[in-house]
Amino acid sequence: MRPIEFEHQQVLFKAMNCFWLHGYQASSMALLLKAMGISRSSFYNSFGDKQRLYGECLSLYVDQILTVWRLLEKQHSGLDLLRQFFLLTLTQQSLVPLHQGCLLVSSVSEFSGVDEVLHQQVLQQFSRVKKHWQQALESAGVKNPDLIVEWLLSLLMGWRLQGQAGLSGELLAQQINWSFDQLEATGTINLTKQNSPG
Amino acid sequence: MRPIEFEHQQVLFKAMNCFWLHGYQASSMALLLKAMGISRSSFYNSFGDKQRLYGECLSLYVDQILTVWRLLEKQHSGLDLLRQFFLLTLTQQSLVPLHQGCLLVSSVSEFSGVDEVLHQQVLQQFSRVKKHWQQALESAGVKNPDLIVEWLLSLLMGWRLQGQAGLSGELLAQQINWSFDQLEATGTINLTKQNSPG
DNA sequence: AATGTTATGGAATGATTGGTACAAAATAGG
DNA sequence: CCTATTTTGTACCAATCATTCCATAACATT
Repeated sequence: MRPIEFEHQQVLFKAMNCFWLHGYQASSMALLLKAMGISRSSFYNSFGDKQRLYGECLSLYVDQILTVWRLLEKQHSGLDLLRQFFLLTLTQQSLVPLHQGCLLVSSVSEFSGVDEVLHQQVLQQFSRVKKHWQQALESAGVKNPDLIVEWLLSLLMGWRLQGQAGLSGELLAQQINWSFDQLEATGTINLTKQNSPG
Repeated sequence: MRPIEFEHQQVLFKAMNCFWLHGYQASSMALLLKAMGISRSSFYNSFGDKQRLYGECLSLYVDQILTVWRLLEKQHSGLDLLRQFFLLTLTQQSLVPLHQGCLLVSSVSEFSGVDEVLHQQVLQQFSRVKKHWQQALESAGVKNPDLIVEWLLSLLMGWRLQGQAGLSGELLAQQINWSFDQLEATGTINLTKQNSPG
């Protein structure tokens, strides 16, 4: 009855950071095990294999994103909630260096056409995030939330790539604020509906 | 004096498509050589090694992009030129399937923090494209072209990832047109300057 | 046609890949 | 303290990685 010497979530977190830094393929098992601080057999005993580990990391990654979201939700709402979320995600150095990019974004280009299983899991994790955005957009009275939620996702992906490519947080903040200023200026309806046909 | 049995550019093109489809690491030499249709020694004789080959592919990739750009330049200008370029790049099935993504975008996330040499080459190729965008924005009288050119690059990157993730060309076209409508509505100045200080 | 030069094909290189097998180590229950 | 059970460390596996080497094939020049 020998007990396990490590905590699953804690080791998973270290694995996530390793994948986040180097990508999936570039994270060899040797590198991963060193980062996780456990031995080979402990790993295969507790996590199955590399692919399953990555799936768990994707889920943990979005868990953390949604934790931040829920925190912001207590102080902001509507478009302001989204704006603050984007600013916090893409400009605060306190969290993660921008050049580290985004685990989900990197996964899109790494698995598309290569690993269909992980690709589908990535899409699934994206929709977890989009669901919350959609609610915020609807509560803000945005005209066409279906369009805008995808538009915002496009922007976020692009911004994270820009950050990874070296663009500064200040310039990203400019883009973010400019985008939301535009959105607030033209993207919302005054809630008094006008055309009720029939 | 035995002559080379293949044409450099032609084989390079096939290599580029292989990288484009599978990424850098997932394109093994065996896969590449099969795609290129040449033998191992011919390859190392003519292209140096895998890394140098990729650099050449990046350059060829942007060459093709700029060829399309120059074609569009004959019929469009200013913001319309940019809009048509984005629409052509991201919606026309006649060129390349959307799920193939973008060689440059994939390179950002694949080489950042892994291969600094190729990462720098990617940034260099991006700036080749941005230079032309900047000119178009300036000729359109856009208020802050430095901001907008990075904003457009963010959007393009995001859209290519969205296309790779499965979003349809129609929905991408919606986003593109919506973005440029916004840009034309609020992002340009009427060319009569007002405040000339001193 | 002989020769000199270069490209080619394929075997072999050592390193590294993800994953497995098995014995030793450690501890909970008796 | 002994034993049953589970984790852990390590040696090992075949497969694959990018690259090198060398004999052979194919031409240009003479």
